[in-house]
Amino acid sequence: MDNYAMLFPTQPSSSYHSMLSNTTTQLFANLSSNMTCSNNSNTSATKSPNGLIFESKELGEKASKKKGEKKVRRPRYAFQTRSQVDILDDGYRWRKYGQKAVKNNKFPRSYYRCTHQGCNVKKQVQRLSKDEAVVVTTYEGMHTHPIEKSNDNFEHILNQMQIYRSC
DNA sequence: CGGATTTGACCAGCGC
DNA sequence: GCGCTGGTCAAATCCG
Repeated sequence: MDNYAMLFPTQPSSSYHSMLSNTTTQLFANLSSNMTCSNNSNTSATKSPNGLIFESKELGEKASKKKGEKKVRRPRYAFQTRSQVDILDDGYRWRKYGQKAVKNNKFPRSYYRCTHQGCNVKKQVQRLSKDEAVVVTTYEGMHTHPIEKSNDNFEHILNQMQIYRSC
């Protein structure tokens, strides 16, 4: 884990879920390509007046790296969205490979991997026990292949979500 | 029948 | 070193 960004949407709209149902990952992929920031600060969190939180955390690189190429820093981007369902069909195909209960949340965290060969993008979905309407989706890596689904309403999501960047 | 999910085991990092 | 915790594996199972 190197650094990740937590992005909070603004007020959820009534049509928010339906729009999220198709094109969220495209948004994430786009963000990942845009947010190529690599500040080396340990932890920086900013709270905007309307309650949105952006957090960027640098957890440091593993000291013991094999042959020095395996532990490349892979940026992670975490989104916190309001959704009724954990699985947001975002246009990519994800294969679930694990589920684990984390300590502070009573809801388990699910681990997904992109099914496209050679595309090692991972994501984890976690629901907050404090506010079970909030789902945190953490993306790791970037897709090396085009999206599978059409995503014509991708712009709407961008308008719905407030995106905060650290640099 | 093929691909996705489930689920316990396994493992690695970290703090004590 | 040991145990806790989070991340991954993989065999069994499910489902279209």
